[in-house]
Amino acid sequence: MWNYKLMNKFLKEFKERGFFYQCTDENALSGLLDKKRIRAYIGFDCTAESLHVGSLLQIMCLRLFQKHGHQPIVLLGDGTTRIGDPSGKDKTRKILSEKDIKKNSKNIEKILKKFLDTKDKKTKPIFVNNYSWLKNLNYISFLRDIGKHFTINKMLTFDSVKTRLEREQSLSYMEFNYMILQAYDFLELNKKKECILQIGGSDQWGNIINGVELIKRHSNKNVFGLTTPLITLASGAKMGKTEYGAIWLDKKFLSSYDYWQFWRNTDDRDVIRFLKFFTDLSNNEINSLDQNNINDLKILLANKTTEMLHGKKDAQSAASAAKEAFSDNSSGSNLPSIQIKEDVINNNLNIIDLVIISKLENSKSEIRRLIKGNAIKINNEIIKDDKFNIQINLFKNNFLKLSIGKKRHIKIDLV
RNA sequence: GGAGGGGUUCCAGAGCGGUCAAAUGGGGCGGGCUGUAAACCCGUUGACUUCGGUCUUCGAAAGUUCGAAUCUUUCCCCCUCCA
Repeated sequence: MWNYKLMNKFLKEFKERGFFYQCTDENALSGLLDKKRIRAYIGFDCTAESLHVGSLLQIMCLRLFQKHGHQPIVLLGDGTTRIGDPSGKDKTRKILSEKDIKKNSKNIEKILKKFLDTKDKKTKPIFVNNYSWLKNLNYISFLRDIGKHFTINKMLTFDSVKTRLEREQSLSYMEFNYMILQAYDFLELNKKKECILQIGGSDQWGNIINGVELIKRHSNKNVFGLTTPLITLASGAKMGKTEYGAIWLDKKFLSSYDYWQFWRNTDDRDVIRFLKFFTDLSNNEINSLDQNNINDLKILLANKTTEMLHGKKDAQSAASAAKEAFSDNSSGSNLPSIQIKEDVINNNLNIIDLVIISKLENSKSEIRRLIKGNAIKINNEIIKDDKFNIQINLFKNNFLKLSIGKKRHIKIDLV
């Protein structure tokens, strides 16, 4: 048993905020964290050009780790992305081209830099790319040096492998090797960067343990693994994906307004948990918040998360745009906007075309359906006729507000 | 290598010569209630439309038929059992 009061401050906060799921040896890790500055790493897949909210918990781990004076290592999995992690997947996924992977990892690095402090020399994040050591591996010497530490017997017991085999889904030899490569990453980081801790989602536990054991056998050193729970929403859905697609952490794919909206729409039951996960507010501050005004807390959550990623200015304008958009009679002057040329209007533009131009919808049939369902509004007036013609005089102060349903609004500027 | 079973719309899963743009459930979207929440109720869910219809879809291609998701042939892929 161990004494909570004596626990290392990082670990303590890690637990208080709900990040903790499993650790290979809490006591030893706690002691070590107290004694000196250590380095921990989290690996990120480069399967997409941007990370989405599903990775945010991991990022926040590194942020917290850094806040407590330690130095995070971000491992970009260029090399392993070429293989594909079979964990939690039924099927082999598409293998990306090298060019795409490179582009992805570059962009992912950029995103991570928004969350981590790059100024402090002692704790600034170290970015490494496992392709740099994986690309030159010599098969024979790798097998002799590393492969000998793995038994097939054991590998077959790991969930990622087991479930595939049980379901009789094929698992290629290539994918089967993923866990060895991830373990090897840890070994390399331990050798090159003195990294002694790997953090990851609970689905990574098996892979992490492999690394810990490999280092023990290979270098006779004790290193640690620490996992976070897989967060699901109160509704049971996985975090990160919504009706509109993934919640990307990149403006190119998701505007700061939509990002803000994502948080604003958090389920009541998730709000406090998310404040602890995804904001810098202290645990005490969060616990003393007035939960009767749950909507205010959602706004707080949206403000803080958006600010962290996109900056204060974006957060503020998203907040004021939202405020306007959802008050019944607002003009919508703060909404995200697109531009339209005056002569397009003069050319007999109807409501369906306008919606298409706005990119709020791209199917004319769908737009007709929406009109039938009283879902489309211009300047807060329901449009009932799908042949409704857009007149110049709808543009007050040179813009109009177009709405679909209660949540989708856009400002259309006349130029 | 042998014997069977199967590939259907976002997902699961019915259909097995016309009444099929395809049951049902889930998800999504919209409306109602509300708090931009949850739960619940209703509608909707291939595209285009002059709202009469038109066009494209049931693994791929070819064929039979007045007519095919449904039958035949070939091909591709997945699964089960035997070797």
